[in-house]
Amino acid sequence: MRQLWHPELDQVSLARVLTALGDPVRLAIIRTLADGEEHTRSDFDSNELAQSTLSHHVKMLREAGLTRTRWESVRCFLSLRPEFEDRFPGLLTAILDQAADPPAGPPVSASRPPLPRPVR
Amino acid sequence: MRQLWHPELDQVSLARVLTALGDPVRLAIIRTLADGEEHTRSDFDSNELAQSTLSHHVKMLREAGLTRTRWESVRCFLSLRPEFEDRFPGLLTAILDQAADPPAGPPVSASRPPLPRPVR
DNA sequence: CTCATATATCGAAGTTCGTCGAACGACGAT
DNA sequence: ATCGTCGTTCGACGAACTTCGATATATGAG
Repeated sequence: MRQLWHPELDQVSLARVLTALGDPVRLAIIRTLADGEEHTRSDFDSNELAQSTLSHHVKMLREAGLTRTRWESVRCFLSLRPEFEDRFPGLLTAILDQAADPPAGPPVSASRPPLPRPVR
Repeated sequence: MRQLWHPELDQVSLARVLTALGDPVRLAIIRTLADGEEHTRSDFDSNELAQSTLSHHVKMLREAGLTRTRWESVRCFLSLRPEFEDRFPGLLTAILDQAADPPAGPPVSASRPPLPRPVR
């Protein structure tokens, strides 16, 4: 370990970034990092997800150029990559300004794909 | 046909939208629609993709609340949903302002996931 | 009624994603 | 040298995505 791969920001595509952000877990991670501080990886541990799953998500973010992973002896720290803003100006801000979840849907839920089909 | 399902924008999550936009084909469609006009679906036909594949992508966009499909007799017209801007203010603009592709990478390409592995 | 056209939907194949537990690797402490 | 901790990587699995060709559906034209 100690040194993980980070992509050149030049080489990441917009689609890659959007895909990386298109997951609630990863979006939550980015929201936390949005304070600009470094956070220890264990800040993101939860009882919901296995360690390895978290690792997977962190990797997705790193490989999309969004985050930096820094090692300090045994544990690691995550932070946003400052250069990201140069490559995609305003993008992250615009995304983080959005409400992540539907604004409290009706109790049971209403709309959906029309289920298999209405009338055939 | 004639009437296709469109989600309530209230019920669309940010992650869903970002996932929908996290594909080059769909990003290209949205870029075209960004002029605010209606475009016939066949405007998006290409030799690259099968007709049914295009249908699939259009469906993803529609179900993420981004686009509206309107039928007029035999053919259909696509456009951005104006309400989208109310649900996710500024989001689409910020995304479409970005350069989609890496700014002309070096001939052969350079960075990548460290290929299988450097040294094992 | 039948045909042609434009598009959606289905079913299959291959790929990627999200998740887990198990195994591995790096490093500090003992 | 051994152990414990923290985090990554591997292997597996089902779910979801991308793609296709084939089939179904709606509608205008003949």
